[in-house]
Amino acid sequence: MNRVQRKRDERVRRIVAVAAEVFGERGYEATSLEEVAERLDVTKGSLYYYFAGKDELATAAIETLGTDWTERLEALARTLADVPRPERLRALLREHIAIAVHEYPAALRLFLVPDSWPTALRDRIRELRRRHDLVFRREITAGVAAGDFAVVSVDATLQAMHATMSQAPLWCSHLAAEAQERAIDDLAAVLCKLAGEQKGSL
Amino acid sequence: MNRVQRKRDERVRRIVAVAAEVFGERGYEATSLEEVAERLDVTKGSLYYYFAGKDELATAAIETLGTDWTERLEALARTLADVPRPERLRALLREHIAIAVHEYPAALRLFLVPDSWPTALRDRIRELRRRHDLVFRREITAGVAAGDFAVVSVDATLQAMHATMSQAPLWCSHLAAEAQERAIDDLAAVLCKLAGEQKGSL
DNA sequence: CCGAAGTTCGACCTGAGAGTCAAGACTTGT
DNA sequence: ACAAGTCTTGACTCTCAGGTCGAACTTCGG
Repeated sequence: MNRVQRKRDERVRRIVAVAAEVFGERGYEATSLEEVAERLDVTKGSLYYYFAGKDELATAAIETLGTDWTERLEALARTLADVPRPERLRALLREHIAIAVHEYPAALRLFLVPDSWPTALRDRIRELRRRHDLVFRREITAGVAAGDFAVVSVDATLQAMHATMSQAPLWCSHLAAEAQERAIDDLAAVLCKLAGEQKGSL
Repeated sequence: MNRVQRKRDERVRRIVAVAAEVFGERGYEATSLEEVAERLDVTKGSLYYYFAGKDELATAAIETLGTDWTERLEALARTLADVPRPERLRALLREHIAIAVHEYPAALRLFLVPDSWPTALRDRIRELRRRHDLVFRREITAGVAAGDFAVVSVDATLQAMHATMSQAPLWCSHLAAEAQERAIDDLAAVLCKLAGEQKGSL
């Protein structure tokens, strides 16, 4: 029975992964369960054995992708724990953008749910994002406290970083593999300036 | 007969404006012509008198909103022509974000079309965006040439600015009017650092 | 005031896709 | 091997929204 449970979990995981992919490519409305089923080599009917309906599947996709990504980011921050301050942020940004581009290219469209969606889901997404941003927020506030960074507004800085990173896959998708890596480096370097000390303008 | 033409143009303009609004709120797929018609106080049928179908209406909405916005931006750049260099970019960014937030809150969703859309439309959108970005590109390259700015990569800088500005309405929509204005100022100040001279990191 | 052109209406058709379900196929423990 | 539980299927219904169309209504030039 544990064996059974395992298999079921595995199955659910696969379904959710594929669903996240399709929802991200097509958007919620344009995604048909038929297509999700097709990519899984099953029929639409059996999806209903695991999920009550389209909404629940989409919710699960958002939830899973959101927490997985955040956990990876937190692990990454731990890995980079002993890199010195100015480089640390840069490395964190770079790796994060790379992950976004290579592994979660569908995230932007998946999380950009219409205003008409249930409030509960929208709140959940905001919560996921807050936790996600926390890694960078900590990094910046610590840097500011130590005098290594200087920002006009932590929130606005975070917002700019987040917006840029979430749109990176869109920008990079048309580039060849090499150019893509350079673009990722460039973006990280550029975003790093957001935290750096300002010089010149007001 | 000119009178007739005028009236027709006016009508088309209204339809497109409302359509852009709805498409931006709901996304392409979730938008029903019924709803567009309802907001215009007409019935679905009469929309077909002006547009061949949903696609054509969406295309017109994208086209109109894209060119209108770009023209406003270009006019704005002309207005700010004699502001000195470091402030000029900042003012341009600020005004542009303000316009985005207050007048084109639907732009992000409207322009973020799925991969499955016709290539012609996707190409057109990319072209609109290029022209749109040109204002900022000129500003930055001129500043770099004059030694006022220093950037790692013009493209990446532009991308970061564009991404942040296009997501600004989403971020600001939950804020009260005053907080919104402050957020816009903060974002402009933050983005301005992207062009400024770097200090410290590699 | 009339006829023609321009415009709107609303009933209708159609296809796509969400969701249901009874029957059968496969797995697993004994 | 067999029975109980687990999963998959494919045919079915139903709703919703895109699109069509002829009739009716409005506007305009003469």
